[in-house]
Amino acid sequence: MVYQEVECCEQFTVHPEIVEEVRALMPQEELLADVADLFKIFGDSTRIRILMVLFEREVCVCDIAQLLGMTQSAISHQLRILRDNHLIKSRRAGKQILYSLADDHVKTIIGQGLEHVQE
Amino acid sequence: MVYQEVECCEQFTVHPEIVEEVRALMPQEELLADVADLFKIFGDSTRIRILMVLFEREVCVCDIAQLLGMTQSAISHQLRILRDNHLIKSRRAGKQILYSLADDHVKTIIGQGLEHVQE
DNA sequence: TGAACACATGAACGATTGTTCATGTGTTCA
DNA sequence: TGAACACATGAACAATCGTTCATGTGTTCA
Repeated sequence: MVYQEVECCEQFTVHPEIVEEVRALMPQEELLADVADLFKIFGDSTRIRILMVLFEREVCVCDIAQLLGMTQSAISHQLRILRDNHLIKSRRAGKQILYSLADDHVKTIIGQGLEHVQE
Repeated sequence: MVYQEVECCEQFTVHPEIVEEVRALMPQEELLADVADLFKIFGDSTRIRILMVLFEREVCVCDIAQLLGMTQSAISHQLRILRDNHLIKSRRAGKQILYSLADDHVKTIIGQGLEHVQE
């Protein structure tokens, strides 16, 4: 494999064998970018709070806004992001649209985060 | 518990009993903010890539820069963030400083993220 | 001791992000 | 059918974030 032409430290002092060894074990760049993008979604307290609400039950946009003390517009924008990334799903019920978690993976990931924080 | 004075939808059309029910079940605001902050750290591809390197072995700053094709300064700044949040630790070895993962919790969280993305 | 090296850090700049404001879409019901 | 309601969305603005550049700190070794 070819070394990238980057000036960081002097080429002769870095550890080429270690670099090569780790490079062979690393996952694809694109996969790691996807993981980062996933975590980026969870990296906002508004979105986390929305997900925690949906963790408890299926609710309408209005109720989320009421629960979080935020405007309906702000909530809608965030719901769109969560929906585009397949973390939540929605269904219409009359004039209202009810949101819920897409699958249990979301619960697992947030659960891990909560566990790490609570020590 | 007192309702927050927020105009979102008309007060009489929202579901007060649902709001109250969910509110009682929700974790503390501060805890959720901490979780969001944790995920925010993982929400950057440079940091994820650094963590994946450290996932494989303990390495010096230079080698990380070489592996990621980035400047030493950029890596150092990110290492500081990871270190401040107790996700990695460091030890000096002569002129070099070797970094490694702080604990296995980090592996678990990234593992969950990878699993979710790879479907 | 001082030159060379590995790494850290502060300031600055461009890019991204979350909220607000105004307005648009789709549904209900009198 | 049209008014009222629930929700979505585009533009804009402030705030946050990641990288670069320049420079500072700490260690080694001749």
